[in-house]
Parts: sequence; structure tokens; C-alpha cells
Amino acid sequence: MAPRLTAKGAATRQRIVEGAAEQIRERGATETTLDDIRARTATSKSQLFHYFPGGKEELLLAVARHEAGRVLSDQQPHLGALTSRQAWYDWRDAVVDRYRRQGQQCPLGTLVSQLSPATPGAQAVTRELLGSWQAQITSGIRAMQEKREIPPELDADRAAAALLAGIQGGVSILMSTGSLTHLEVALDLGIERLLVAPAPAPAPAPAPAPPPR
Amino acid sequence: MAPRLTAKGAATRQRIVEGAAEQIRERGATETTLDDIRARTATSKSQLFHYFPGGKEELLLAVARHEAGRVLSDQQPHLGALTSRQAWYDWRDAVVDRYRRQGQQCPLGTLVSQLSPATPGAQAVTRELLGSWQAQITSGIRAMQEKREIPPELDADRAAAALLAGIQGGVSILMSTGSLTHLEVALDLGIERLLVAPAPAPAPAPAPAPPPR
DNA sequence: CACTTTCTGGACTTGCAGGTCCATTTTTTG
DNA sequence: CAAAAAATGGACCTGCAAGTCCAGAAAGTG
Repeated sequence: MAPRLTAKGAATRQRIVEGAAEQIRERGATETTLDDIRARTATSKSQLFHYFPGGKEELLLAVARHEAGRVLSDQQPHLGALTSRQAWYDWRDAVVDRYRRQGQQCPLGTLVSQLSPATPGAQAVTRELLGSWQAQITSGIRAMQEKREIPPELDADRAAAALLAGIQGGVSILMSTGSLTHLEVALDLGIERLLVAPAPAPAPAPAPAPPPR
Repeated sequence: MAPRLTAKGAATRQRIVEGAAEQIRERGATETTLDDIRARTATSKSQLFHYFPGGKEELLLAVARHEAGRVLSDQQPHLGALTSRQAWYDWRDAVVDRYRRQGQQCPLGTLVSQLSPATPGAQAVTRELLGSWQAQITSGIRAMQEKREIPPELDADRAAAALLAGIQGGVSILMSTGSLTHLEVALDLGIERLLVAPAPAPAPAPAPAPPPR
């Protein structure tokens, strides 16, 4: 079934995925045809189907995987080591920068929406991306809690989920309006909420009764 | 240019928009063809182009406007009167409920991504929706500040922007993974942050400029 | 150096969705 | 009620993009 690839074959396959990713970043997934990809990557129709027997859908899925990898790697090394206040601020800047550069193109967004709502493959890719992203934020929060830079009673999982949601929303607003401010605000306020109390002293905090719910 | 519509014509046009909206909610924008809409609304090809001379793009734009209206009206009356703690909690529930019911279909999301990234018309629709949404949150925050339920030094605009970003992100994660928890967490933590300090404030508090829009 | 497998080129087929056209019916208007 | 304007039905056209096919070149394998 799975034909083994030679070195040359692997290179071609790679070239196709990367070229398709570029094309999609520039023109959007719906606007991208197999012929566009063919032209840009200097390949023939048969090569496309040779490496992606499932046709366009399989190719798009491969591109989605490729782009998902980029999303996380573009945030490194900060995201992987959120162990100091400075690291958090650097990470924040890296995220803002990445999306400023990317502008209004959301490769992943358009991809998954093109792959129809709930293609199992597409869901798996986003699920994995979001899961890994959130896990790294969570462990950053835990690290800061151990250093007493974040209150230990805070629920790291929920805080990470909220922060990730803010980022996602900021990005999605960037896509649809072109404005970067929501992403910035979501990150700034989200991080500020975490790091605001550097209290090394677990002194008697006269916290008022927490609200219902 | 603009042919005046008779009562019958307006009704037909309306029927087309609503039928198209339903179809798109069920099957997604990319999967919806003019023939699907034709069949569902019992119209002919010429009617579609009679009422939407710009073809599919114009029709999709009209549907987008229609759906954008629904997004806000589904949050009323809570969103329009965030003037008590209870109103905020009710609003929160209304939002969660709306998207729980909607499930993994995001009419607007798929619509704007189908209308290509940055069609001016599509941008205008989302821009207006987000603007109005955020403005209503902002004035809710201001109202609570006047009642001393939210600290007056808090920047209402930024807080509203962050909250809206959280909601958007929660929805977008719901679309791609089917999980509602991020939306819930974003709302819960976002509101909690605002309402946490019910400080009754000292008497001679000089009223902070209450510029109610 | 045979010979097998993988890789490549590109012409061809196919289906379908968007869009056009015009004839006919219904409604409005004076 | 007659002329004009709007609404409707549905056949038809057209282009394009996905997918197929097969023949031939290149690369590995013994």
C-alpha cells in the first residue's frame, strides 16, 4: 500500500507541501487549485496524485499538519520555557510578532474550514495543536507557581484555557478585521492577571468573598 | 439600478436569504450550491439572479448580514442591559446556550472565509458586528463602574476587547474541536476578573468621568 | 548489467456549479 | 382596462478544476 519513498521522492513530496502552503498563505485555500500548486512547485498532475492518492483533500491535510507545526515552532523557545517573568513577556512579543507578520492570512483557519467542518483528519490536527499549545502554557503557569510568582491556588488548567481562548479570538479578529489590538489586549490582560501579584509572602490576603459560581 | 421590490418580491427575497442561511448552517458554505438553495426555497435560477445580480457572492453577503443580526439578537435582552451582576451571569448563560445549540456550525465563520479573506463587503459585516458587540460590553462595564461594582480605574475598552477576544476564541475552538469548555472558561474567568471586587468605595469618591457614549 | 520499482510528463476525460437568456405570467400603475 | 414593470420557469451554455491514464525516464537492487 504505502510505497516506500526514495530520497528524491521524499524531496518532491516536501516541495509540494511547502509550495502548496505558500500558495495557500498567499491566496487562501479555496482560491488555490491543483494547477496553481503544480505551477509553483514545477510538478505534474501525476506527481500530485502519486504522492497524495487521496487527491486534494489528502494534500490539504498534509499542508495543515505542516502549518500546525509552524505555529508552535514559531513560538519557541519561549513557549517551551515559561519559567520567568521575562520569558512570559518575550513569548507575548513572539506571538504578536508572528501574527503581525502573517497578516490577514490564516493558513490553518482557511484550511480546516475548507476541509469541511468536521473532517476527522482536520479535527485531529487542530485538536493536537491546541492540546499541545495549552499544555505548554499550563506547565509554564505551574513553573511560576512553584517559584511563587503566581498564586498557588489558581487553577492552572483553566487559566491556560482562558488565555489560549483569548489568543485564538485575537487571531480570528485579526483575520476578519485586520486589527492586531485584540490579540495584544488579550495577551496583555491575560498575562497581567497571572503575574500581577508577585507576593512572596502568603500573608493574610483580605480577599472579599468570591462571587457565586 | 435598484429595481423597486413589490411586496411579493420582498417576500421571495427574504425566503431566499433564510433558506440559504438554513442550508449553510446545515451543510457549510462551501458545500452549498445555488441549486441546493433553489431546491430548498422553491425558486428558479432566474429568481436568484434577479434578486442578487452579483451572483453567489452577493447572496452570501446578504446571508452573512442576516446571520450577523442573529448573533446579537440571540444575546438580547441581556447584552443590551449589563447593569447588574445578575445580568452579567444571565448573559453568560445565554451566550453559552446559543453556541451549545448551534454546535459545530459557524455560519458566519464559514461564510466570511468563503467570501475570501478580505472581501471589503465581508470585512464590513464582521467589523460592524464585532464593533457593536464590543460597544455593548463596554457600556455594560461602564454601567457597573458607576454602580461601584467594577473598579473605576479599570480600562473599560480594553477589558471589553479582551472579553470579546476570549469569546471569539472559545467559539472558534468549539468549531474546530467540538468542545464547549474553552468558551465557558473564557467567559467565567473574564467576568470574574471584572466583578471580583464589589468594593463599596469610600464616600467622597469623585465620580470618574462617566461619558456614557 | 539486467530488471524491477519508483518517479515524472502531460494529454485527456468528466462532472458540475455558476451564470446567461428569453419566453411567459403576474402585478402595478395611470 | 391597457401598457409597463416586475416576477418567474427552466432550458441552455461554458469554463474550470479534480481526477484518470499511459508511456517513458530515472533510480534503486541483485
